[in-house]
Amino acid sequence: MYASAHLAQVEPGQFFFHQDEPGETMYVLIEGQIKMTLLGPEGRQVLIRIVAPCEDFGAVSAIVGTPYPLTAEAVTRCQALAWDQPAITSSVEAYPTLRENALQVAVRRFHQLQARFRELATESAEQRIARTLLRLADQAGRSNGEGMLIDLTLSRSDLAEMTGTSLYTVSRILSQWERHGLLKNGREKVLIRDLSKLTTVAKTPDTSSLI
Amino acid sequence: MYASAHLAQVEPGQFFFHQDEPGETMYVLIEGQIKMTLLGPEGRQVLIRIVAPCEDFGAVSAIVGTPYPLTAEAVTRCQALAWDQPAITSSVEAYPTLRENALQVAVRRFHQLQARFRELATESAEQRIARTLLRLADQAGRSNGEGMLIDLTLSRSDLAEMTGTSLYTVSRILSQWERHGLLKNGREKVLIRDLSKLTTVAKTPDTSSLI
DNA sequence: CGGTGGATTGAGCTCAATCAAGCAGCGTGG
DNA sequence: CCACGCTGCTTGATTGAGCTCAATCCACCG
Repeated sequence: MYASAHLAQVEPGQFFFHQDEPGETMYVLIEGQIKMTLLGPEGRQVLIRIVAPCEDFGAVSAIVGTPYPLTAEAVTRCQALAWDQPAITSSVEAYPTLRENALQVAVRRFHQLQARFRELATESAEQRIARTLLRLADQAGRSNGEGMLIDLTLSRSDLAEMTGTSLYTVSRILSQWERHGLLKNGREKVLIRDLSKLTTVAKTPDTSSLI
Repeated sequence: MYASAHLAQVEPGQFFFHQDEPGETMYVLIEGQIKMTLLGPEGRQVLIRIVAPCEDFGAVSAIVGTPYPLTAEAVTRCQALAWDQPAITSSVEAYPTLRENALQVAVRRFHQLQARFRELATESAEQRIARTLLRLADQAGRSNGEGMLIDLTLSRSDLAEMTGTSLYTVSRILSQWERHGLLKNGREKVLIRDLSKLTTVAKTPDTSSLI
């Protein structure tokens, strides 16, 4: 199976694929970072997912044979293993559990998206940002002496596009949290210092009470 | 296959299943109407989908064998065909295309949800309500002399829960549209009179220009 | 050292939530 | 058949969260 893969290399700002293109290839990221975004006609884009090394992307579309629903843009220089359609079908035939797996993954993503939908519809910007940080920490957190560093290139506007807010709102809220010692900000970096307090914020409708 | 189904009957306000329960049964609605909602801890609920007769629900969960992600509540008195786990597995083994079908359906729903997520994150309340009405018209529209009637029990607060707004906002916007002849409102009813204008509203960021 | 792109912060404004009242259609029971 | 009550709908007034614009600031890189 590995023999049938080839290596895809993509420069920052370039794309693995665009939304609505036929889903012909599935990837596993080896190195770099990818943003998976959704563009609306006219509308601002939305950031659905950040892909870190060792994660797959484009897999569900390629296996099911539907167009890619999202655009995959390289944030940094990227290397990824790529399997094309024939390799996929033969692999899936050889190992039916692969399809089963893809299904499980798809279902999990679906539920996550529903959860985010609910958050967006019912919760405050503060809560959504907190939740997003926690999710990212879970995905790409790296503990060190200072706390839990989110090991991604993560700008304020990335966070804005993930939470359905503006870059300014994100900045304000992060600064406020830094002042209260919940975390430490850097250029395209966030270091969480008090995970439990952040969790509380994520669940608390009224923010002002716990300052 | 039909032999292995049984009939499920549910009274208004009662439930077919609750979210997070194991997905043991799949249904096809014969008569009535169902709301599929997502409840957050603490948060207000969100209406993800309305099920009309002849549509399936709970199918993906039951086939894949994961917990239901949503709660299915009967709006009116409902009758549905129900298949339990053993019947499903044997049917799927006999007709593998069934699984294929379920997958296609799931993928389509996934894309729809992503689209709605983007709308919620980037568009105005007005646009979202317009889009939702169009989607519902597509799902359950019935043309008559007056226009296109959405053939569902559809309260203002249902629309609010679908669009991530408040019942008041929905009421105001629908009234405004009625004043301009786009549609006609009724108690838990909406009749669309000018589909093309509504489509324009759905796509137009600045509403005021086309009054 | 200047330039470039990200981040911060203030001021003003707007959209939509909330609160509060009252209205209207519909079903029920006297 | 009417009165009542229930539930859904409307509408006004007010408020506030978060958007937008604009002006810096800061870190990193050539």
